[in-house]
Amino acid sequence: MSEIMSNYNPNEYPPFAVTADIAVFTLRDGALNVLLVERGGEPYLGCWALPGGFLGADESADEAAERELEEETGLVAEVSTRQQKIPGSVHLEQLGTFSSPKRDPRMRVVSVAYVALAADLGTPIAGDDAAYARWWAVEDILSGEIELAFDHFDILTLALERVRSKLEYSTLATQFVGEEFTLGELYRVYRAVWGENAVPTLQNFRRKVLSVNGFVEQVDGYSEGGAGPKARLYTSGDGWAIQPAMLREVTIGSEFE
Amino acid sequence: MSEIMSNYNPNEYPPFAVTADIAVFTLRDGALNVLLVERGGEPYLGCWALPGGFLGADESADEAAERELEEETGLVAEVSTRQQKIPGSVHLEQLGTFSSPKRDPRMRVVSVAYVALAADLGTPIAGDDAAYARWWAVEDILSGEIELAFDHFDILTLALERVRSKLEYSTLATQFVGEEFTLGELYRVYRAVWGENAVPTLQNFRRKVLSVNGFVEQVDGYSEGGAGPKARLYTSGDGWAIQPAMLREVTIGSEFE
DNA sequence: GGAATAGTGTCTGTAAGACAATATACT
DNA sequence: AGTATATTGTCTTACAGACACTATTCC
Repeated sequence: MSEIMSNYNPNEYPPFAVTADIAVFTLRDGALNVLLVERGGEPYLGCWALPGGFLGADESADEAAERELEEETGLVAEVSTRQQKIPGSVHLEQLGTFSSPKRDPRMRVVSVAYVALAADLGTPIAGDDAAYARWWAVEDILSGEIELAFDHFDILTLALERVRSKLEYSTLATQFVGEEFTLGELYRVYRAVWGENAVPTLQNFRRKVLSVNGFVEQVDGYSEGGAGPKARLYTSGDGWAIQPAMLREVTIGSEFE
Repeated sequence: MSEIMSNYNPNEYPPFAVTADIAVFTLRDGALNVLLVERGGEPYLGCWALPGGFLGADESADEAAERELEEETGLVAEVSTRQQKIPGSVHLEQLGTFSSPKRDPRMRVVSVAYVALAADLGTPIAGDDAAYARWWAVEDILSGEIELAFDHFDILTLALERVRSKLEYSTLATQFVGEEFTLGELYRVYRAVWGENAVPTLQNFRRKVLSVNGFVEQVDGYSEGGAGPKARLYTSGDGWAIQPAMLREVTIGSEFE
């Protein structure tokens, strides 16, 4: 049938459930981490899953994602569809929709997947939710240390590649650091997401960041502690796009592309 | 609830229907066109809609999109998730999922939207389908010449911006022309999609295209007819990415961003 | 002192913007 | 002849890669 709802016969089509699931990324101890929830029921009992849940009766997938993110992390976010920053909002965007008929053994469940970027939040709040949630190093997940439920490994893989490419042409790296940060901290974001061998040298990185309009704005004051001289502090600027893009060294034989 | 399907209560959540809808773009007479279907039933009777339909019982959204595209246009495609070309396949990719509770007045319908790029196919086949389908110039739709059903105007708007940005950093422009083409034809693709004022000059465009590895491959033979000297013929190369990107002139006050 | 970090500067190759110029085919 | 197109080439500016160098803070 080529025409939407010209004649929808409920007997001809199966009932669907729809969830919004989120890959929340953050940096912990210089490594990229993602938030996972341990499953307390079948199927995939004991496996780890992306946080998420069903769409409410009067809720879009975007709204459900915003609600779930807030429940799990306390972060306030608005899903962004345009290439611009939303004031007061953590970055949250649609990643893609996963709808394989066999992805949930019980019934048709379509998952609308999201990607969120957050500054280090510390250990997750146990919260009103019985489920156990914790941060996992992305590297450990990719090396097969734990088993992910459903097709969440595929979702995570795609989410990771989305984040990596996003840092090339957008200023979203600032979402991983605090309100005020040094260029060294921002450099460590790129190193954690792209890997040590894919980033430009620190010197060339500094030149690039400072030359992009609206990437960072210098503020008064200097960093405290740590080895080396006190570093200047910056805040995130108004700009969204990095044009021309920050160049990522494409390592031959890396786990993606 | 933060845990998928820990206890799914069908009474607590509404039943959903899921559709795959496609924005199929092509070039006709030097202008960007999109395929639309006239609605023969309520709601939005007489309005125009993107071709699409419900997911079958054992069908993913990707598979449904592939099936619908083939039914409407005869084009064979495989949905691409990786940044690489799929041999023998027209380009078809997920755009995003639209799930506003009010988008269909009758029930919850979630639409997984897709973007497809095609060479000029001529007038659509009336086909086995009673619905009337035809190509519309994108420009005419944006200027409000016809009314689109549901939220399909929003989907089309997002799809257009996706196509525009895709031409910046990928070699997908070759999807709009035939097997063999001249650089002039490829240049007209960019002019149609980006607008006359957003493209580089033809000379600089040629230099860029020829310098990108795997964008085009020269073949023997020359073009026939038309004003000017015979032009060399090229085919699409193996490469996917344009690195650094083809630069689009960002016109201030354009309809997007 | 040694190690790590911050910040500045320089040389070089690549690529893009802005032209100029020439040749070819159709009307 | 006039117009549209194809193709090559040049000059200049912007920017990324690669390095060298100095300075500051903590151990």
